[in-house]
Amino acid sequence: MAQQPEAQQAGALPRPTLESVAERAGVSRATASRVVNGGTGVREALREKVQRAVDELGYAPNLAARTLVTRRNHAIAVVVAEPESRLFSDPFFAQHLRGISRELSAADNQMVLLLIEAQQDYERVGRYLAGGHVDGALLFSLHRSDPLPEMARRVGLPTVIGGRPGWPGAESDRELVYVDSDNRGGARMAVQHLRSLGRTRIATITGPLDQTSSTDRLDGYRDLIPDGDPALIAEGDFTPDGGGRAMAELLARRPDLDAVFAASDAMASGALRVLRTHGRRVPEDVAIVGFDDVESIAAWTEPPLTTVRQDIEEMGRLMARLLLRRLASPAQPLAPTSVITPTRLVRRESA
Amino acid sequence: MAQQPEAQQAGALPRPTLESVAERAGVSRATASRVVNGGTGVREALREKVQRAVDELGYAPNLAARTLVTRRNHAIAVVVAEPESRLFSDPFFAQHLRGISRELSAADNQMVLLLIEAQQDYERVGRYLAGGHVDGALLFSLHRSDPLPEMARRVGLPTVIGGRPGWPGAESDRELVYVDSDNRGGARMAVQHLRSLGRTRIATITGPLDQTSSTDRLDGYRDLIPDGDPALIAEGDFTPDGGGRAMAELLARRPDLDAVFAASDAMASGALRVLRTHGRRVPEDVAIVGFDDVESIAAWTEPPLTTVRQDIEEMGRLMARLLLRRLASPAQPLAPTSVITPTRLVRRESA
DNA sequence: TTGAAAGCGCTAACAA
DNA sequence: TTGTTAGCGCTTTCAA
Repeated sequence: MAQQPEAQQAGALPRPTLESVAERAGVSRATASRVVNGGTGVREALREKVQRAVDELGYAPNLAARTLVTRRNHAIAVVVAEPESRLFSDPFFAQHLRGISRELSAADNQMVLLLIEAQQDYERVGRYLAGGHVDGALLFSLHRSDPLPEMARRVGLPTVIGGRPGWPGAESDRELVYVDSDNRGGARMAVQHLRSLGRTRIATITGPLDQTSSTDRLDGYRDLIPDGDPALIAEGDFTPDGGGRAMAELLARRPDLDAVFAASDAMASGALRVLRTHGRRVPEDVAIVGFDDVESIAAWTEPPLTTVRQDIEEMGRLMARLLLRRLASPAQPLAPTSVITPTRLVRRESA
Repeated sequence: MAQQPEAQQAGALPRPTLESVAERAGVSRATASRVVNGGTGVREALREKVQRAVDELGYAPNLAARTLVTRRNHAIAVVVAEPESRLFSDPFFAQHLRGISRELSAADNQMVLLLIEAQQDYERVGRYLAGGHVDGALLFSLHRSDPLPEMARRVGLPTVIGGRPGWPGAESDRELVYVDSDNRGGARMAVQHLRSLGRTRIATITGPLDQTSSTDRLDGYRDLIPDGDPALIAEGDFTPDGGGRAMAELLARRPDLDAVFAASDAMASGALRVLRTHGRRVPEDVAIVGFDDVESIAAWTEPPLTTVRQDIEEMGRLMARLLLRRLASPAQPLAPTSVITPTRLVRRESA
């Protein structure tokens, strides 16, 4: 037999099947399958024959066929409902993905990315999650009453959520697994730090108040300033622009403020600019602390930001790990429970 | 050993199949299939019956089964070999993904994201591409002699590359489809603009010179300054830090420089900071032009950056569109050819 | 230890 | 217009 090495022609060369491997190795399909899948209980001689056939043919299993029988896709969905504003001004998103990617690919799982931009995308994503393409889902940036967790539950898809999904009551009965950082504790640290600097008129710029990461940080602020003047609180939207607008409001309402806790670095950068145009020196006149410690923002503002660090990549990794664990032991009574990761203060020059 | 189907939680019913839909509607599987797939040539009465059964059962096709017969995955791989430095300091990546996502989901295709971080990841990705999970691949940020295009070719996977893949010779025989922006023309615009401002000692900070986006931009610079002093050229790495370092070098070598063309906004932001610490006013003493027009950087530097805009999202969309077109007409003699998207100057305050 | 055979859920010829 | 039927490529009983 003339056994030519693969002549690689572009176009329709049919992929080798397990059948062809078996034939070449002179064994049955079942035996070939055993070898390909870790091969316990196959005589060494046959093992080698099959392995050689695999190599020579350049065989790779057809995973649709495999999925059809194993009911395992080795793929998980990552659904991002992040409003575009943040998605594109913050490396937040990329860092999460990296953490997830690392953890998943270590377990040979793939990541299917689903971006939600408009209302109609929910339907598309819902269909996809119901379609059985993926073994689980990682959900990000849920808004109040987001339908996604319920969709996933309905089709029995194991799910882990990024950030505490906090709409009140309604969903509290069912157990949602999530990973979040210690937003409240982090905010307390920030305010405590400003206090230790002797500041007494400490304002805060919050994120959008329909997200728990925003409200939790605000709660942390209030923990230390329980009877604060409401005029010292302004709502932003996690973007530099929004932070700048909020800062301008605060200055108008309380020109005597001497410190600001901004609930994200991006907002802090916008606030910084407004402070500058208003002639306030940072940190001499107004000290400012951010949140996130996104290097490419915090280290590059003028002056560099003191901020609350959260390990975003680690959060991504944790989410993936939780999900994989859940997949490994489906009907586990001790289901994986939610995780809160710590935050810490990173001092630079703004406070 | 009866193995329980995984990814199916306790209480969740087994997913309905086409068979069960057909039974409930009182038709054959084939008819049910026709209805589910757009259903031409089915009597209205039956159509409705089947549709009702689908709705009542909450039927969603099993796509592994469908893929097995149609040989179409409705999924494409997006491979990003971006060095982490850039991935996390630049919204570049997120914008590309958005463009791709939009185009793909409009055609009901999904996006499988593969991040390459280390050498060993190439093997994993290669296996994946060979595994037949996806119908095509979109490749980003290739480095010189990157093995990815060849891997994809070997398994006959239609591929579109982001950015001109420019290793010399070697690969020039085979036709690689790519989408790139007019880097050279954009650079020329930048330099031309600086000139029109009366600047005569124009320096440039390049990206890493093993990427064509960097060398093309440098070529554009040289087009207008053919006999320039080599001391006016410094290599950066697309990060703010690298830009700052390059700027410091330039100032040391040519303290008399009066303008800088930085090959990315991120580098320009670093350069700006170094100029400031050296007491140079921008644009009075030194005018500076960036590249990319990444809003969250360019609009937020001090002063805001004049820069060369490339429409990154549009590039993502184009890549996806080219790939889909290729999938639609496989052996097309008039294969889709590469595309160069235009750039344009956006004036702000730095030049 | 190995092989034969029965599906997994679906589409697409081909018949009726 | 509809149904029958033959696979797609694989894993996994069950028997040998």
